[in-house]
Amino acid sequence: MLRRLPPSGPSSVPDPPVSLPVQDAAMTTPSEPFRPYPAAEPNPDFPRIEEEVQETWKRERIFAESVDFRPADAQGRSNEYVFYDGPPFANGLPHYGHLVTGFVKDLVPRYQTMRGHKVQRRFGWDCHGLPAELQSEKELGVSGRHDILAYGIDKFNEHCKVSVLRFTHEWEYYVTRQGRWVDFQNDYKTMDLSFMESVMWAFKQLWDKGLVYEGYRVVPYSWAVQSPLSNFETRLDNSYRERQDPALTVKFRLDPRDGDPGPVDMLAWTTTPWTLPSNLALAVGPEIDYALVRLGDSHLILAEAALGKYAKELEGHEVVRTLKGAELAGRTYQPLFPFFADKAKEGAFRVLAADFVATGDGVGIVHMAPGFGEDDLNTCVANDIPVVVPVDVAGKFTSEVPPYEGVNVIEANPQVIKDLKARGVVLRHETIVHNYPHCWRTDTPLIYKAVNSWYVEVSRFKDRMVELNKQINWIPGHVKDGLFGNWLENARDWNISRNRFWGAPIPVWKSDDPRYPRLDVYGSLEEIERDFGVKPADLHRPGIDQLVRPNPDDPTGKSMMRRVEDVLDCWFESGSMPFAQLHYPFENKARFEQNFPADFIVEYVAQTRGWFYTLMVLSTALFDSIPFKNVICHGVVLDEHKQKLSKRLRNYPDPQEVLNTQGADALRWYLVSSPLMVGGDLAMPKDARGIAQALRQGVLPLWNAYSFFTLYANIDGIRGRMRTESAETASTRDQAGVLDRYILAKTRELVEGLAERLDAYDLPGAYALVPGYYDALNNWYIRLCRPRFWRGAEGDAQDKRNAYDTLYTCLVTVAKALAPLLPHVTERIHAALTGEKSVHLADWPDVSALPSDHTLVAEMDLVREICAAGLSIRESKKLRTRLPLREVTIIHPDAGFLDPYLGLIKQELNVKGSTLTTDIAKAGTRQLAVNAAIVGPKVGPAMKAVMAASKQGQWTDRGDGTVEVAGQILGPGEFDIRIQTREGLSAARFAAGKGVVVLDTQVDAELEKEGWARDFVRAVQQTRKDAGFQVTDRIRIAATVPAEVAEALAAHAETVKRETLAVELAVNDGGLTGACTQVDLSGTSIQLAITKA
RNA sequence: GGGCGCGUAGCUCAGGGGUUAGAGCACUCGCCUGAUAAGCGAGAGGUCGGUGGUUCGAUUCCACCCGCGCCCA
Repeated sequence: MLRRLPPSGPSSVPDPPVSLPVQDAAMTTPSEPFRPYPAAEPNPDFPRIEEEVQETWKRERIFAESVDFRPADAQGRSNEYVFYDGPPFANGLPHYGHLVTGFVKDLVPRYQTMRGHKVQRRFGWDCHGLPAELQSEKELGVSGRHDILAYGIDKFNEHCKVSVLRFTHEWEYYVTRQGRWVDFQNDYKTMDLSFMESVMWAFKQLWDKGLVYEGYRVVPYSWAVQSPLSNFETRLDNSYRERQDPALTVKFRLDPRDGDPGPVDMLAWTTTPWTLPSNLALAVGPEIDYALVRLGDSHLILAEAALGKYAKELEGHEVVRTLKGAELAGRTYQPLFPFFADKAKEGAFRVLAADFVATGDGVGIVHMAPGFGEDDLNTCVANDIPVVVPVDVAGKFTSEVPPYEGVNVIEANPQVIKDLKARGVVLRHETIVHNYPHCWRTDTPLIYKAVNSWYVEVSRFKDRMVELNKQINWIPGHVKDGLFGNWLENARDWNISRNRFWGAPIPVWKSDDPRYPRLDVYGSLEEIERDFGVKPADLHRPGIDQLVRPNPDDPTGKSMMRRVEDVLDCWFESGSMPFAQLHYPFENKARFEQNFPADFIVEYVAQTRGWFYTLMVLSTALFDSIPFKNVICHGVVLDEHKQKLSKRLRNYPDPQEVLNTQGADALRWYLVSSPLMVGGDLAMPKDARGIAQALRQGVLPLWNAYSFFTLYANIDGIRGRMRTESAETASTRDQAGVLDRYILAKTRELVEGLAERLDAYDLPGAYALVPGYYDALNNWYIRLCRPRFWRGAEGDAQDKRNAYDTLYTCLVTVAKALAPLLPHVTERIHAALTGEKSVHLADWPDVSALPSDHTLVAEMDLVREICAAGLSIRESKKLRTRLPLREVTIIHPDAGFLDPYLGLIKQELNVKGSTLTTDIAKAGTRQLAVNAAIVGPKVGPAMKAVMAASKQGQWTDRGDGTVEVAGQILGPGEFDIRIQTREGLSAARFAAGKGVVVLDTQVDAELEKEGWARDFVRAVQQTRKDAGFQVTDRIRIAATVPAEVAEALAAHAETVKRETLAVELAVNDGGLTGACTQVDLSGTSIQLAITKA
């Protein structure tokens, strides 16, 4: 009698009362009518099952319950596991990348829920930004800033608002169909008033901390659409085209200095002569060699390397001396044009040393117009030289340069050149052909132009970000110091303003009269109401721009406070998501503080520069905290040729079709167990064969085990029960008990392994544990225990009960442990077995109820290896398994531990007898296998001799557990003894050569007969199956067979009848009726007919 | 040009200073089966990208090179 313990631990499923021993075959008590299990289809349609499961989830509101029933607090501490959903931009259909992220966004929270945590999952929508605007421009047929202003910002933004949500239904379909649980009802949108107010609060916080400033930035600019373009736009395929431009080499007269041989000119080369009126500096490379040359009466300076290029212009020159650029730095020169001559007082017209200067093009001296070049601007700002931008929004010169006022800059080139030539400062005027970026909408050349922008001064706290980053667990680990760490180290100030329309407004109001400067920054609706008398119901343009008030600092009362026109970079909003989704700090103050930072987020690896980064910037600046503790950055899904997935090329399987043919669980298995999860790319074949394989490998075996259980349980009228006897006492009294304990212990190891992998966020590692378990369950436990399940009423009822309960316990436990990995199929199986509402409401399996016995698991796994070795001998000797053999001999240094398993091995190898021995001489000779990893470091250079001697068998056993080889004594653990099997022996090694299996391959007449009998049984079974008989049907057999087979059947008639549920076996007495077939019986042809009895 | 990742069987990928480098798929051959042929096993298939170096020993560590991807400039 087994000791039964009450369910232990908080997560045990309550068991029905156990009544032992079970007496009747039906195993139900009269008071408790048998409830059959739902029939498990043998050829399940998984997509259909998934849809049914999803229907149940929806109907029963399981997701909401799975969140709600977990307490928010446990023992005074937060019990929440905080997950942030990175908002996707819904202005397009989801693709595999989104599905991958979605699976992980589902898997980890499901697991943490089972671990007892409350895991809120709110869906977020990213609504603002340039993609939304471009989409609307296309749909509305307007192009660029000019058109939009003419069309009306109000109407334009209204269109954006609708357009960005166009695909939300498709998103919801895919997200739901993939089995991802996320709350769409209680979602957040970055365009919600509450979200935008929190963003405004964040801006004000940064402003108050002095981390926001206004400054210039040079951007590609299209005068045709009167707007800067993003890098994204300039990189479109067709934006670069060939163009002819003038190239001018001009002379700048240095201010005289002692030691000059006379007036000296520095040369500079430019392809944009129109920028020369805005020249404020020259740049030289500090390490570059420059030549001071005399040419007639004048002196010129240019890079030594450029002398050859100007051979014609410099004909007859003489090099006076060479000097490093560093020696030129600091010298001043005469402005080329008079327009900004007064800037000399502010430090302009100096020679600056700059590392970006090269000598490849031009003369090694760069003319700098900080308003029109990025390097120019950065260098000038670093040297405190002011910026001038005498070009208006339409690309025309302003009144600051009167001779060119109103002229388009490119059209002004000839005029500028003419004026300079007239003054004799042009050394060379040439024409070059180069690739130049063009506006993709109007095909006009772009210019680079400084525009006013708002910045977050990231450079001031980037060291703190680097410091904080150390606390984050990055998956894969190299991202922490690699991609992300480097990005942080090189962080530059963040331009957060966009000169656009559809976005959160920059909450800054400025005086429109520079004589009465004033600047107000707002951090809440209330503050706006205080100053403007209205509380906005919408913060979008143009409404927000209409809030104008007199400048309180202007005694004349004429100047007005007007909002700066820009909107915020939409990345500022995604970075604000942790607090803005909660409308913090206006609401949910405590809730936010409890839920920050997040425990977990996941996105693809490029978000190191996107969302991961903006979260980090804002959480560091606002809260001096990391924004998330654990992060998975997954790789990119590509096609099998590593090309990007492209709608146009159709180089990927249709996701909807995959979901509808293979199913979401198979797709989840395929994607999440892939190298994507360690940051690698996934090359996905178009034919989706990998997904079919995932189904076969990951889903079907579980279903088959479940299907087996329900088939026989329903026949037997048995309901499975959880085996709850304590881990220590689970029965090992016989072979069946050993198998039970083995598979239960194996199950425990699986659950523990899964938890360990999932806790480490090693998702592929978790999936990788599963197939080995399936193999042990299906192809070892169930296969060997099959007779226990179909044993009739005359058999051992307790043994039968144990088999059912063991399998039931495994299936229920595994369904739970795999629930995060395969949410649908586990739900169906769990529901069918337990009748409980949802596996996702269950706790993670409590393995303390299962035996912990690694020794048994290891031994049994070795037994499986022995049997595989034995069967491989049969195969090589062409001895079919059904043919019994006399004897198996197993040789192993610790052979004794195999004794309890001999019955199992004999049965599996179909042999009559067995011998266990440690005597290696029976099968061959002993071979020394040195454990090089241990001995190598110990003996060092002597290793070579040790290895050579051991290979040649030159070693001696000292008889005390040590060996001597090449003069070295090796102790336990430093070597293994392996068996070199003798030639001609029917043997196979196992345990890495430590053991050997030998089969007696002599076949006598008796064995032959028994083999035929078994072949015959097999033939009958196949015929039964082909004829569609039930496994319980009784039959009559008639057969016509050769004489020797008839003898065999006569000798084993009772066995044959019992095995085939035959009430009659008629051999060679004529009159074959019913399903008559010709069957091949191991090379002999027979006639067989069976009928239902 | 710089950074990060990668290069292992026909394909997709593990692995890792140690004798004989693994898995799945595909291929060939075979096997069990009163759940599962979408099962199980065996075989064949590899100068572990190249060249040098460190080491008793390198596919693994180091350097350089070649090739691929991503990012930055």
